[in-house]
Amino acid sequence: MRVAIPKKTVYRLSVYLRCLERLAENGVQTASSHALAQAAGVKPTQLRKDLTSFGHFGTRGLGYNVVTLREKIAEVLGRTQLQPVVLVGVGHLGSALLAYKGFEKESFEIVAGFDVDVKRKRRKTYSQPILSLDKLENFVRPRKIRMGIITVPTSAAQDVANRLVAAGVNAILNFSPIVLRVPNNVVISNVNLAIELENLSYFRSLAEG
Amino acid sequence: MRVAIPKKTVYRLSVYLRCLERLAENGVQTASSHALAQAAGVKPTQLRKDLTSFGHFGTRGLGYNVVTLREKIAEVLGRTQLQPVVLVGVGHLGSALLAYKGFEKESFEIVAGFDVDVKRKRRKTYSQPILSLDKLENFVRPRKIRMGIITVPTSAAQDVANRLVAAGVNAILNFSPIVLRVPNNVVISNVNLAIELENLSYFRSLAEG
DNA sequence: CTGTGTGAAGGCTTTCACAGCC
DNA sequence: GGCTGTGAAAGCCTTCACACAG
Repeated sequence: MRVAIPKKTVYRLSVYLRCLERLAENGVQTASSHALAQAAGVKPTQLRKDLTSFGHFGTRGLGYNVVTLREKIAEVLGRTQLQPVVLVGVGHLGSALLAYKGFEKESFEIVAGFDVDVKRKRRKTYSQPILSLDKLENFVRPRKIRMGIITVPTSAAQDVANRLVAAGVNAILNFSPIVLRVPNNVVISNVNLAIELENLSYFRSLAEG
Repeated sequence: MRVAIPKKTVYRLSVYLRCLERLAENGVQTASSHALAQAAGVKPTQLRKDLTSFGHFGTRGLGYNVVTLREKIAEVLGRTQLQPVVLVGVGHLGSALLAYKGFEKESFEIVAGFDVDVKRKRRKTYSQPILSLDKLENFVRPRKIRMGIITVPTSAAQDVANRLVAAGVNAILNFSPIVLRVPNNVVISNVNLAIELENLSYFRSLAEG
């Protein structure tokens, strides 16, 4: 097992990775913690501290080698190989995620969409198959898929989570506005757009006075 | 100006609010910190601490009145009136958000979508108008709209943010994978799905060993 | 002289332990 | 007895100040 990296650091590593990728594309070879931190929207000391949680990669007086650092972070984050993901709930949001082209570049691939109603009217054909929810376990288990995205209505979310876990999934990105109950070894990340808006609204009016 | 409430507490208040709404719908009148915390996925002491940051609403030996607490939290979060929001970038994700019916129940309303290409092929008609990006400022300013959602490609995101700010928006929900630079009085919240997946994947494999 | 690496300090958040009220 | 409210403690994260390397 790897060295423990603080939760928030892991998140920022993902941000740094994207900044480094942009820099590399632009042919930049070296970046100081100051430059990189600016691009990532954090303080230089924080970036340095974050990086030292898994090694020493900078050259004093110079900075960091963009390509080397990018590779190292990618390795730490386990982004070395493409990860298959299934999506359950092919409504408005689910459709949008299925059609989103950006994930592959990011080393994730949504390999199939599941829905209770396969024939439901949808705007287009997808590159992925849309299958009946009944087929979830038979699809997921033999392929050893470990990640799932839930974009079903609230009332169905817990049932879908149970099925995903039963099929062997141990990481779930949940868009439904409910707290899912899952075993301890399953990781959940909740994305709740209404709450994000509500938070924004609160801090907005605070700033406005 | 209101009493300062810790950042993370504000987020959880939104979660509690949704739990209370569900309880109220089910006719539950009173809930203990233990019951409510369970529903919200936090510890009872944390919930109590969170609530005391803006008052005392519980009855010792009994718990909290569901309806009263719900109203109080809604008031603190400023959810008393419907807030108009504009969305820029009517692609896959933007379309899904425009069509999402859940926001109104949550006191937000996306009142219009903007895009550089108004005539772009889209699957359906929306209840909101889709307007040219040129018309953004003339739409936003007179209506005193303060919140915006950015769902444009990365290359256009900073420009769109600048336009929103110029038009008077001071809170932005950003889905593009880039750090936006805005004045201090503007609040930004970033939602980056690729990073969420990457994080999930990291903690998933940690747990798996 | 520039810019990284890092112990120590500071600040924020969570958890504990228990006092206080119904 | 049951459950809230809360100071104190613990834990976590960020920032500072500066040693140290190129």
